[in-house]
Amino acid sequence: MANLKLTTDETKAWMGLIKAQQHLTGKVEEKLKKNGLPPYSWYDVLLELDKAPEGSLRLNELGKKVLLNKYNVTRLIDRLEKEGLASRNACPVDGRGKVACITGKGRMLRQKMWPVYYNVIKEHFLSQFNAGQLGQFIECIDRINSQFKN
Amino acid sequence: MANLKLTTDETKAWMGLIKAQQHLTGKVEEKLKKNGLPPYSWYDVLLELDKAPEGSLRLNELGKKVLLNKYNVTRLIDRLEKEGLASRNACPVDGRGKVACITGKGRMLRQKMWPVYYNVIKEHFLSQFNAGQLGQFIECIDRINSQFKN
DNA sequence: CCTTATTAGCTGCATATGCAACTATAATAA
DNA sequence: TTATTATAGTTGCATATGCAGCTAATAAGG
Repeated sequence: MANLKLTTDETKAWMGLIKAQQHLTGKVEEKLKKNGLPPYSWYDVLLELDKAPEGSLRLNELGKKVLLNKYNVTRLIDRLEKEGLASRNACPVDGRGKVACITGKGRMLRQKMWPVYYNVIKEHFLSQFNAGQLGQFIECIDRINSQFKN
Repeated sequence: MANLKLTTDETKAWMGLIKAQQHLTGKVEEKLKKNGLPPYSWYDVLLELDKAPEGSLRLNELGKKVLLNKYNVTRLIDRLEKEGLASRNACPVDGRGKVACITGKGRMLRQKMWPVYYNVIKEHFLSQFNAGQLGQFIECIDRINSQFKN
């Protein structure tokens, strides 16, 4: 139990990060909605499935990748399944497990969402950096994320 | 409609930011919960009220500060009011308006939440930077946030 | 082998959030 | 002034999320 105070810079850095993220994800959700598309969380899992071999992943692995706890993975896959964007199948090697698999329709939806998402990234994030500055930013962010690796 | 591709670095920067934020806010919520304390959103508005002159703010101003839309401000203040952490009063200068005011109990709760929050910031964020690196990070973050000022 | 502990996933209930519609007041325009 | 439009805040209903408890299957320990 020490000082319990942050310097001005420390506060600026932390609050800046929080606010930047709120603004940026807000923009993403706003633009997706405006285009009649589902929320970012759907994109996130569709992308992970799309990238995965066979377009399929165990639910627990999926949860780790998109940082969702198990009951939220269950329910998100419920919704995707209901919309025909993914299917859920028994896992061949583990009797407890389930495997989510992206459908053709799911891959198409992801492709339709991408340009909208891309534009936000470009316009509200990348536009603020030149190549060197981007490198600097990556260094900083990697520093934070290194502690969470695995 | 242009290229629609991100370079490796661009992807690393963007995804890194998203993941960093998810990890960090996840930690904050986790630690608050573990200590039997309310979620971060409560802290956020209690802090804004605490900082404000008279400990009070119009609901719409509060909403802008904490980046919540109006119905969520209404309901968050509902909850704070129910717990005796804030009160809601008519606005003297605008018949439509309401003013939220933090109570003594509210100020005390914020003080109790702060060490928990502080520790996450210190341990999972500041610990990754020295002074120079922190300065660099602020530069980057300010670049992003400058577009959202006001 | 049998017992116990752990893990994967699902579900009921409570709470939180988003959306659209609504009331009341204020600001603007005619 | 009156009519129109915009803003502040609330609410009903639908959806999403968190929590705790549950089943079924695997893993670990005796």
